[in-house]
Amino acid sequence: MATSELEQQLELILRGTVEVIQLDELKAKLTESLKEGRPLKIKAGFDPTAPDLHLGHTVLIQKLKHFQDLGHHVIFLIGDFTGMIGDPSGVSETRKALTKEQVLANAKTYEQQIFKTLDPEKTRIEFNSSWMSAMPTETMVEICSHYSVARMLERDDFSKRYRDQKPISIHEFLYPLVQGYDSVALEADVELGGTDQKFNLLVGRDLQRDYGQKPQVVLTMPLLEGTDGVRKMSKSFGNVIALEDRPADMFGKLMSISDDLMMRYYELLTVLNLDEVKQQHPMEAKKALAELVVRQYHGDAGAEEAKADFQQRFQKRDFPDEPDAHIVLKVQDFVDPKDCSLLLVDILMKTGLVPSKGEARRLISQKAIQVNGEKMDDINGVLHFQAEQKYSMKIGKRKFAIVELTGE
RNA sequence: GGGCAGGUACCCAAGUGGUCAACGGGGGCAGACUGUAAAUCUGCUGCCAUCGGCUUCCAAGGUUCGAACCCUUGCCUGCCCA
Repeated sequence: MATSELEQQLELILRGTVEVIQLDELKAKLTESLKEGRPLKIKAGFDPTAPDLHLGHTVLIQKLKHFQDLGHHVIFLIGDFTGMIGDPSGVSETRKALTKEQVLANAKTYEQQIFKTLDPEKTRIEFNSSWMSAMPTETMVEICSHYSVARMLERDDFSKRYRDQKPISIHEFLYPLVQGYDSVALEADVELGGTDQKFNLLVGRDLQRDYGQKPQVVLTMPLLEGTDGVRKMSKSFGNVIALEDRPADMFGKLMSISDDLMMRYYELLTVLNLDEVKQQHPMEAKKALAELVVRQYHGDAGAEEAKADFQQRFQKRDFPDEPDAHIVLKVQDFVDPKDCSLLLVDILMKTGLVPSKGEARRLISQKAIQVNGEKMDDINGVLHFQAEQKYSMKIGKRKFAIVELTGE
């Protein structure tokens, strides 16, 4: 009986994982846990430098959820200490050192987001500053003595940057050490991380051993590819689906991924049987996925709305219920009150959906503009407004605006 | 502390006195195609504008009829030697 439960646990735990170090240790820990009725401590760390989570982050959160469902203890570790040091490498100004307030604010949004997946009652949130801030320098130096520069440079991205003559700041060496020490402080049984975290996760094992603990099992998860299907989802690549995206956007972005990528998302973001998914028509499957994901982060209503909106906008190429912009003009807005006409270019600018007039002209000449269903391709085109009439404009394939003129 | 090499549009990267709003690639946007897509093909991709004009090539000065390109100083980055 116990073995079959072990098998069941393993199956869920291993779904989508890239690597387990070591599988034997994991089995041993699970067996022991089952026998003694003692849940394992599952740790996953998050950097609160960026307040907005995206689907890429949720791969780990989903995995935490799996553990939670299996009755284990989940520790959501917020790396506020490392976040407050900031990354001074100067690669970009975006990585400024964060203040305590910012970190706390970010942590708040984190909580809000993760509890859409995890059970708040069963989730322990920790900040690593609670032990790192009070740590005497001596201890820090002591920790550093456990690692050598050569071993640090083994790390792929360090060696790569070193080779490419990209800056590496000293403090970046501290990141893995601090992260590893967190595992010591929490006495973690298992730590989850992306494949890019492998090195850091392994440091945790080494340090735990040095501090007389059983080393944690390391579970690496793939980095979810972004909407381009190639590179990992990351804000700097502009290929993210953010949890804070509006339902319609989220739905649309999910629909725009390739069929291959869809299977990947199914694997990593849901617990559905992949063979069954493959039986479906790809488009139906994709819609189901989009609906499922949007529902998780925006609720039933959001999902329904997003779905309806999508079908209207793209499948029927129809005007959505909620346009992206709705502007109301008054007679006074026109130079000549008797002749309420405006250059198409100017109208586009007024909608705020086009960044510049140059861009507006470009769109017009590329036949991307429709007014009341008619293509307008004259750069100097003029629109005459009639009072109390709505003009629906389609800008490109995904932007819609309504322009109207009030009487008087 | 010394020596050397660099900093070009969203990113990478050509250009090294006028013909440069600046080659090429990526990305983005649009059109065609489609199962929403993806892939593919085509076009566009500083700002304002009818010809044309305006502001750009780390920053500030300077040389010049004229500078992204030359000089000076500063800031930033990498490498080498200490």
